[in-house]
Amino acid sequence: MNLKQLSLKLGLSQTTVSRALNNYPEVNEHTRERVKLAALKHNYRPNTRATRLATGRAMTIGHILPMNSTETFNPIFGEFIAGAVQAYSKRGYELSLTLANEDSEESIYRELAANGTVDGVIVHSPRVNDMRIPLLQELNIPFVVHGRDFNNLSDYSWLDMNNRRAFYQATKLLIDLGHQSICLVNGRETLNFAWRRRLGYLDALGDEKIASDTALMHTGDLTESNGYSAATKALANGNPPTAFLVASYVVALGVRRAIHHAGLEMGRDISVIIHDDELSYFQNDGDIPQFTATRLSVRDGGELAATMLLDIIDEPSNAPLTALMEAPLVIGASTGPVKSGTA
Amino acid sequence: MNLKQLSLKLGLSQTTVSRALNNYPEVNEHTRERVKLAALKHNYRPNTRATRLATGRAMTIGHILPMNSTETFNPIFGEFIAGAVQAYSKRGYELSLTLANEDSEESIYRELAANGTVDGVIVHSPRVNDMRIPLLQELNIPFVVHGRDFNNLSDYSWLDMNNRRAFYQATKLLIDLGHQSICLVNGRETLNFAWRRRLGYLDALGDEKIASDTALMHTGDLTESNGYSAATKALANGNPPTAFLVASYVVALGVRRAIHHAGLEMGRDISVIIHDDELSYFQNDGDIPQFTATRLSVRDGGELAATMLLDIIDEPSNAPLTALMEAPLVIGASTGPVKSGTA
DNA sequence: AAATAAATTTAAAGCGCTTTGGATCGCTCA
DNA sequence: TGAGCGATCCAAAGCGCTTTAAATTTATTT
Repeated sequence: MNLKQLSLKLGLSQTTVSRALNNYPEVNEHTRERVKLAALKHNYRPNTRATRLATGRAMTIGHILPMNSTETFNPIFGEFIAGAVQAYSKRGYELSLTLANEDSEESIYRELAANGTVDGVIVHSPRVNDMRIPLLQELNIPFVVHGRDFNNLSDYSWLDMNNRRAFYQATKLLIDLGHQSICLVNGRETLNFAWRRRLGYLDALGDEKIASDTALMHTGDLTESNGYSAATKALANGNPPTAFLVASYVVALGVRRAIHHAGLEMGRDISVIIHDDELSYFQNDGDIPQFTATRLSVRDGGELAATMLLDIIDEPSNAPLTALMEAPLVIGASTGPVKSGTA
Repeated sequence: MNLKQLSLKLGLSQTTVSRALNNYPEVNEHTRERVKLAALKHNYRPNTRATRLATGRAMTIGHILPMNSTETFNPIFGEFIAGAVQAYSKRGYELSLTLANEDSEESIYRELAANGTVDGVIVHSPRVNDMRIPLLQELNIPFVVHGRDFNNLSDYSWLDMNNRRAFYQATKLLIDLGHQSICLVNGRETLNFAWRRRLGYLDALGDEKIASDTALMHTGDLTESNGYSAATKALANGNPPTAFLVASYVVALGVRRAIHHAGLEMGRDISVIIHDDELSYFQNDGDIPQFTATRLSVRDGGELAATMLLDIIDEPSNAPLTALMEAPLVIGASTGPVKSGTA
């Protein structure tokens, strides 16, 4: 059943039927009801492809996940997307997913711009000096960055957490607990979020006049095995750290494994603070969370970023839109005073 | 630049230009080259929305993730999708992602069928007596199930692993190592895969005349905390199990946590076998994998299932297509003979 | 009751492609 | 020399909607 058939059946023009269904004001309320009833009865659904051509809108948002050789599908992407898709479906949009390695990236965006498959995109994992931001500006595609590029001073829309402050506060807590040798197990610092986190860490050390030590700063993909090898290496040192500050839950699992391997007990012999994105299958809550953590739901972040993007698409003058979220520090079982013997 | 403008610039008809670009035979090779060059030069990209309306194909595959109240975004979905999207992009398709709770599910599929936004769908996590399979058959939408519904005897396309055999073999190994009390930490048994895994487990126990014990069979969502609480409960028993058979890496992390909590050492005091989907951020390989595991890449599964679906869409007479994959049992550090003191 | 304004409906023109059904043109062959 | 035939190319219809511009009907005003 298409519009033509439906309007024929109703003895009305396609115009009126279309308007009735789309709630245009210039149609008699009585007629509108009649049309809506008939549409329901005959299970009429406007053909999406036709609507999209006629309106010139794709009703689709693109998520292009950057895939380098090492990393494939980060669980954080998954959770962010799950949040975003919720916002989209509420407003009749779809989510189109693409993977891109750095080589293909530019051409993918140019293609998107030219063929009009999406009305906007989310930029994931902005790198330092990320070319995607100027590119999207040039192509004039609405976009929201999940994170920021601090080297880009232009106006663009983003949603980010205050990475620097979160890691500042976490480091501060560890220092307050007496820790002087704190190992940072960070993400790749070509990514802005990781770079900012290190700044926060260094800020806190600086405030307390603790010298930083490059041997205590690890960087790598957000995998369990990276956490394991970084922590193993750190603990093998003659003068091992008494605390770890870890980029994510997944990485912390590897750190914890290394700690156990070394015969140590987390929270007693050694302290750990993580950043917790609140992945749904890794709940770090309850009476006493396993991990002391700076905590912020990346799922909520996805939903909000998506909403921002749709708001921009609906009303371009809304841009740029920005949102900075704070990640509160929540005390769990993984931290304690240095060298203490408390259970 | 659209087709009309390009053809005007070339002094050719839209027909010829379209045919030249789409490699139709009835166009002179010389003309074709001229057209392709001009298209390149003017950066012409056919408007996707128009192409889709004209051809009647959406060039999009739908993935509708079932979301119940407890579970949100399973990491296995993410990895499967990452595999699938690779197959799609190779063949010019897009992936459209939707979430659906069980209530909205039917209407979502009916909507998809009527408005033609997708050319086919992947069915994730088939339940026992899953209504989606007959529904999609009725709606005549091409689909491939990731898994099977053993209660559905009709012909449909699926890609599955041999869950029963994998868990049979894993259980068998544990029994051979002397374990008699093996705790199964399973997924929800309303899902076929979990149900089949229990059958495999029971088969092996039965073969060895070991009585099964419902107290040793846990079931729940694939989360870390479920693994933790199931294992904690099992270990608190007066006569605790000497081995665990665990549905996934994520769940096993919780099991491992509980084991450590109980002051035990995995692989020495207690054995663990997992099913390993080879999530990219949880590598369970190396010289000696952490976990003994039945192993199968869900990412590869996604790529294959997607390819199967596209093959069906291209040539409907190909259906039904099926693929059964075996998950080899790979020995890691988490298993050992029962009650032994070997390091 | 005529004139004017407001409410409602419609015909037809797109949106930018693909594809059907002819044209056109040079060549071959009887 | 002219019918017949590939090889090329093109005009126009169509995909199923939205939207513009105009027509028609109904209500309001004087």
